[in-house]
Amino acid sequence: MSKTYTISDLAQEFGVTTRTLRHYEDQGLVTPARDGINRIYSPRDRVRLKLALRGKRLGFSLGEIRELFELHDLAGSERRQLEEFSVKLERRRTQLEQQREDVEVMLNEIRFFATQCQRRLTEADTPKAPVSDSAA
Amino acid sequence: MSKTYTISDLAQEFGVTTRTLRHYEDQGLVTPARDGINRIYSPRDRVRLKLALRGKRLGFSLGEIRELFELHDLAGSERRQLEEFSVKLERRRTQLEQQREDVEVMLNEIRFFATQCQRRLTEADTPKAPVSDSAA
DNA sequence: CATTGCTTTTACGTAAACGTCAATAACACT
DNA sequence: AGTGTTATTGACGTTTACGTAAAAGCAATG
Repeated sequence: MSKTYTISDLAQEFGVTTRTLRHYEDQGLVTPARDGINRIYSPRDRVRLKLALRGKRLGFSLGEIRELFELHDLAGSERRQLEEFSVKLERRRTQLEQQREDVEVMLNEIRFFATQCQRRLTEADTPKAPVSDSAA
Repeated sequence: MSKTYTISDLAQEFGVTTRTLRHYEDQGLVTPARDGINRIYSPRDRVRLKLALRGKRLGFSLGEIRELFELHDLAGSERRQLEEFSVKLERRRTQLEQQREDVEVMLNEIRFFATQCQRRLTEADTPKAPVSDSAA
């Protein structure tokens, strides 16, 4: 009843190849239904794909992403799992906060570089000003 | 005159293996001097390593990191290179801003999960409340 | 009805980033 | 002189995340 998608629909929408989608299925990230032999993706699959791609941008492995999904679907699990996962989450949070800082620093660096480049490109002369080393 | 480091000094400090450091040397990220056959790392190498690891955390490949270093050391290059690089920087900036948003979203997700986990662990009963699907 | 287009599975290939020996060499003791 | 630690250079292995090519099945379309 709700909308469905073909493999190339989603591939195109998210800028990945169909191979990638099949690979993600192999890895258990999406579980499209079948129309005979053809894959049919649900809105849920679409959401998962979106989440998976975000995970990837953040450096999660496909395995880790699958773990997250599994734990998201967990609903009736046991204490042990939750405890383990709680620890994993904490580690990830620390990493993400580090990453947030990294991003800020890098954005500043890039802004600096960009203006440097721009200056050099506009005032196409006064050629001898070396670039400083921004260490720390 | 300024401080130097052995390969395992830096490996330990940054939590990587010596193999990694040699690999980074192969990839042109660091260029330690030699005492006979042994590697001697300068503060400059140390800084580079630090920057390289930050780059890695942000998803840069070793090749891209090397490019950044080369362009950092550039000082007397030609217009073409600068223009090309300017474009690359723009792309990266866009990616990083995306990444910043990703991090924020994911941190919120994690905070949500964490409190969920905590609730379950403290009030070890009232077992039947499924987890909602936070899509978008 | 043959071609074009999209799909499927199977399977080998590959690039990146190291891991993991192995064999060897240089010191540091004791 | 022997033992241990840390270093070196190969060189092959491994994991992840797909790429790519082959062979084949439906479906619409000229």
